[in-house]
Amino acid sequence: MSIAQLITIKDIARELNISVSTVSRALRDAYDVNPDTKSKVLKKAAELQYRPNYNARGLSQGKTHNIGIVLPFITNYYFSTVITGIQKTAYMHGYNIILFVSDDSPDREIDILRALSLSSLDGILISTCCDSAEHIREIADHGIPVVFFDRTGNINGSKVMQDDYNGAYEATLHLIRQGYKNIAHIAGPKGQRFTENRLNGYKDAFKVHGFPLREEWIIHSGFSQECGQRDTSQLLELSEKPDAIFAVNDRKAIGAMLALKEKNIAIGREVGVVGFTNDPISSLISPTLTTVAEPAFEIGCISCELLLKHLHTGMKEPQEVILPGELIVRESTQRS
Amino acid sequence: MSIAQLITIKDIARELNISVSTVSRALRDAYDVNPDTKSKVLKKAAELQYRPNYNARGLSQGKTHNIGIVLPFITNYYFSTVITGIQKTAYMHGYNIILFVSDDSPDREIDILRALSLSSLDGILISTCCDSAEHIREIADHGIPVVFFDRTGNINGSKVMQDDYNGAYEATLHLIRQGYKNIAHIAGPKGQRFTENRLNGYKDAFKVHGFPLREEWIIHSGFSQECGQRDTSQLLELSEKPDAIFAVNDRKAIGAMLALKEKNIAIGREVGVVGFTNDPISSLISPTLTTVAEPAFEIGCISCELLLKHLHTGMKEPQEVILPGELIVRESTQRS
DNA sequence: TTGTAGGCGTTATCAT
DNA sequence: ATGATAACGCCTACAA
Repeated sequence: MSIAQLITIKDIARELNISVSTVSRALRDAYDVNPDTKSKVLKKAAELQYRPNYNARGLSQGKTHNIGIVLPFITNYYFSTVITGIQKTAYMHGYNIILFVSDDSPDREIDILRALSLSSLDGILISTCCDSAEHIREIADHGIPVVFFDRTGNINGSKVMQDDYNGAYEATLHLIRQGYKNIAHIAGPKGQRFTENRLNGYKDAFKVHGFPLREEWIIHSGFSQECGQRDTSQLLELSEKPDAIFAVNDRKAIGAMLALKEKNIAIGREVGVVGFTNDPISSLISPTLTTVAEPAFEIGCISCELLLKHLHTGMKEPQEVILPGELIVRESTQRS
Repeated sequence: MSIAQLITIKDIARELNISVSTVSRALRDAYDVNPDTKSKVLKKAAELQYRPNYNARGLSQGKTHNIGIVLPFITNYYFSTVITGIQKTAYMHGYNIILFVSDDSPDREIDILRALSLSSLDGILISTCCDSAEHIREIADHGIPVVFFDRTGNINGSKVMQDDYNGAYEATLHLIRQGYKNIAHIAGPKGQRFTENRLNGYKDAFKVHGFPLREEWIIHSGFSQECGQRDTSQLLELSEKPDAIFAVNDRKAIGAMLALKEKNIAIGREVGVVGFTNDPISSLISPTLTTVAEPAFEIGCISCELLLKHLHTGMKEPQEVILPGELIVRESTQRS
């Protein structure tokens, strides 16, 4: 393992016959360095291909310039787009992001956070899959700023999310306006706050328009396409069948569409379908899917910026940011 | 910023009235510690919620337990799945992954690698978007192990990839067997090795079956759906139109399908379409898309394992792993 | 089996 | 404007 030794400020100092502190200052362009010395140092650093050792820097100033991201998955449009936003913002500010995937398992999420080396992370961005937030509070108690995005826990802390309530309200309202009468909702698992918000948006649209709420038209299950398919089949067994389905996300909406296709029910004309997210697939599937677009990229950027604000200003008060979604009307809610 | 001070081994040592080195040894269960002492230390560590400072550990042993991942995007099925595999493997072995997104821009990729703090990364996994690999060699020269996955550069180094050549060969062969005669290929940009491999698989299937190769049936462009759509429209302008299209990836295949639908050409019956990747969308779109499944998750796991092998054994000789794909036949290549 | 001391690369404090 | 020196938290000889 003959390794080209990495260059340190000591090497630069030796070659230039100056002290390491001067080199250090020059490199961080502190105010009190001779411009000449500084340019000499910079030149030598470039020549030697010097790269700062963030480990050492972190050790001495207690900052690592690393941000941890904890989330359930990365293999879907929403999360991968959020991460892209986070990464871009972090990179621009000289921060690295360290990725942790919980696989939507609360146990795993807890494991991850417990094993976390707090000293190697300046802050954490998390979309939690846990009901309880004790493991997160533990971390926050150690003074590590935490910002929640998307799936925000039941804990006092900064949060960035889309406007699930209004999005769901708009989606339901759209179905009502299209003339659908029996509108069902296939929701996510109970306990998730964003699931509740979407459910409430749905319910309130009903109330405002004098529609009777039917508990049998509301089904809670997982987030997968298969769940959506199963839920829909179940709805179609009811004596009073729904003529429209609002799904908690696009995957379930697509599952619903598959179930409808199986029974040769015309999507749109007979049964309307609305999703949530605006996954690219929603404009590719046939019929195209009406959905509520989530500002995934912005959520990533803004969560990261908010975390950096905590980091840089020392701000302790939690802050909440809610970004509006946008209803995108497509074929799956066209009656004719 | 009143912060609950993080616990260090000093704290444990002080509380237990022993030395830090003993604590250090106990924590890393070295061979030469009294079991009693060890259990006492472990207990105290748990009680105090001690978390090791990887920065410090890294500084002193020259290892960081961080692995860098550099890739063009994360917002597609293939890459997000690869990352999931990497993350899982890395996590199992106590490594963190740090994500860098090049946005498919060579300049950005070079920037990223140049700015990289080599001392904060034990190794790098990269899917490069650059033709030249000098910026990568620079890093390898510093003794940082590099493993390429998917888009492997023109550089001597460990590589993990799917069998693009055979996958393309099988895909083309399938089209031939289905009776298509005029098979076009909408390829990726020139210069990318995996694009070349897929092109060669296509060409060789032609040769083996005595099909004449026509340059006008091979179009190079970007990887997006729009490119696929445009390429296909272009193909349909030819005097001798293709009756089948093999696309370099699913996105372009879907673009091709959209272009065909626009012209009311029956997909499958009139013009067959095959993609590459097996993005979940390929089984949801209508008609469903015949494609070559890439072992994305395995590629992630194996690249990471290979990198860890370099890290742990000091192995310097590059190693290449090629994983087979699998042809998945669906509706888009059914003639009847 | 345990403790002491020095060092990893950098920054910060205090002199000069 | 620059230099010496002591941290930062941990590891690892070496000594006891």
